[in-house]
Amino acid sequence: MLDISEVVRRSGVPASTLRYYEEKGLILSTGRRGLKRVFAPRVLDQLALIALGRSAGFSLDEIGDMFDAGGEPSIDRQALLEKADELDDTIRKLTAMRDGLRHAAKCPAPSHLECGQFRRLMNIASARMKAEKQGG
Amino acid sequence: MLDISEVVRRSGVPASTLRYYEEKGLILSTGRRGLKRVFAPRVLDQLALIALGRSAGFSLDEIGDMFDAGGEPSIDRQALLEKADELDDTIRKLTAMRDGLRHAAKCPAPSHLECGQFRRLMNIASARMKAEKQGG
DNA sequence: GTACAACTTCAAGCTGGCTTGAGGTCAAGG
DNA sequence: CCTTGACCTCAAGCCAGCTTGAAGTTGTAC
Repeated sequence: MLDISEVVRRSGVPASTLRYYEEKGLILSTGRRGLKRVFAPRVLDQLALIALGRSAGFSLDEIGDMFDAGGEPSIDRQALLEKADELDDTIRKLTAMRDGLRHAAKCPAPSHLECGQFRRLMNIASARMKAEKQGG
Repeated sequence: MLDISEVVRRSGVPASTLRYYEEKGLILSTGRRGLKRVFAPRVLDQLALIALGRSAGFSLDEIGDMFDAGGEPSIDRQALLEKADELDDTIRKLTAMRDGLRHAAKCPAPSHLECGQFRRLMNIASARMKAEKQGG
């Protein structure tokens, strides 16, 4: 059994964040010693899973759904695939952006506005923004 | 010369956002007709560039630095390359994450916690979180 | 000349993911 | 027994990037 400072030390997650996660129902403390929270070692896995989810772009609410009532992970495989597809989209977008940036950096046009490739990127980006307004 | 509703129509950017951008110094209205803002057509290019910057992950402040005092783009090529490198990092991270998610979705282990690859991902993610606390 | 829609300003609110601060409690060590 | 400091709670604050609302002004059409 771990007290909060031990969890902080071993997970790197600040105490304030641990309390916040508990309040949100993402982690559970197994009880109290007096006022003080006591955690099962399992919480370290839960925190690692939360970190994983966060870096994959899941919101805390989505991550909350990845645990069952007992705090054990029960991850909807379909959701993983959907998130993977989302990531594919993002990756494509970022890759195009990166290539565009590299081009712009070495493009000889006097102003970027006169560079065809740069303008194409601009148009893509602003079209995407418009689309997001519409579609959600 | 365009009034604000025309800019909204042609850019897809809401009027509230246009006023916000102007307040932040990202765009300039060329004057007023009475109280009402009047924009030069140039603002449409500026907005497209802002959209581009936003989707490349630049903050509004960073984008502000991409315009000179006259509102013409003057983009630091070095900044573009640095952003491209940042994007490379992000892309690498997201790609690893996507592959991990796909694996997890079809992994036969009874719980994801028992899957070696899944645990590796978890560890990478939580190590990265710890590192971010330290290094910024 | 008057109605009205489209604009304006300014301050405050919202989302997500926390952090911070004031003030209170309590277990362990001396 | 008393101090100390690690913990607690709760409310408020912070960040970015806007949005919303109330209340005021104005160009334009009739």
